[in-house]
Amino acid sequence: MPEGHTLHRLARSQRRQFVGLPIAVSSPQGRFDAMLVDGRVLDSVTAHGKHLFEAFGDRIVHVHLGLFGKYSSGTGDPPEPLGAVRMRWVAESGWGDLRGPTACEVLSPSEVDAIIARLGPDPLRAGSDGGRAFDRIRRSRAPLAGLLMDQRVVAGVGNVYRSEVLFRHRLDPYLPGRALDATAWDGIWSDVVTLMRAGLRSGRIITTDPTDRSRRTGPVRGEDAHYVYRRTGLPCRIDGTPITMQVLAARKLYWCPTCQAA
DNA sequence: TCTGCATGAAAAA
DNA sequence: TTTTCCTGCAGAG
Repeated sequence: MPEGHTLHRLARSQRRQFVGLPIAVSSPQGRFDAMLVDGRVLDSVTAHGKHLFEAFGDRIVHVHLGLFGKYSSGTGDPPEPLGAVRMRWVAESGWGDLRGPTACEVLSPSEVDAIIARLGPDPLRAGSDGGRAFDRIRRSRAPLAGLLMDQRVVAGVGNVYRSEVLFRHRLDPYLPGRALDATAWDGIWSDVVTLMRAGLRSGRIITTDPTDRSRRTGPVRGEDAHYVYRRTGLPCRIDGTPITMQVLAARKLYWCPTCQAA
């Protein structure tokens, strides 16, 4: 489930529950060297794109959920660790379990800086400069759909947001970055900011506007939440054309071939 | 029980 | 461009 909004949500949740407290850190699965931070006080938790940084003094746990990583937490006593729990936190405020991350490692401040330095602007961080992303896009021949997923260009956008944003702006996913004009980019960037903030609030990726969904009251159903993502062969919500899917940069890309024609 | 699949990214080639 | 790693779940048999 992890695109940038998931990590910012996780950071907020961990801040509220654990910052300022000593944490008993362990690795029931044994694949994380928990001794390096066990018993230390958690100073801060921050998210940059899809990366999470949990600072215990000058030892910083770097977490990247990858495709499968998940975090669960609760109050009271922690449950018996079922399955592969890479990192477990227990404090007086409750517990938190991390499973299946691509990265879970202790870094120094300079190593953290190096990771942040290679990321593009994060739409969920205050003061992020979308223009920095456009500087890269306008110099690239690569397809827009690939650039949006590239964390050096924009930090935090993943496979759902990229397809959905391209649809919302009726852009051909294969349009070369250099063919995009600045005005179009400004629209995309502000839309990404809006959508990801909504994702941060709700914990879900909902990109459809109410008028484009079937008229229903109540919560957005799963099948209504997206325009194109995972809708291969289903009719486009705007013009009814079957949605197309093609693998681009090792990930499935979805689009409407008529709404998003070149 | 087995298979395939998933909102990711790095290393190898 | 392909391979590899991370884990859990749904659906098929």
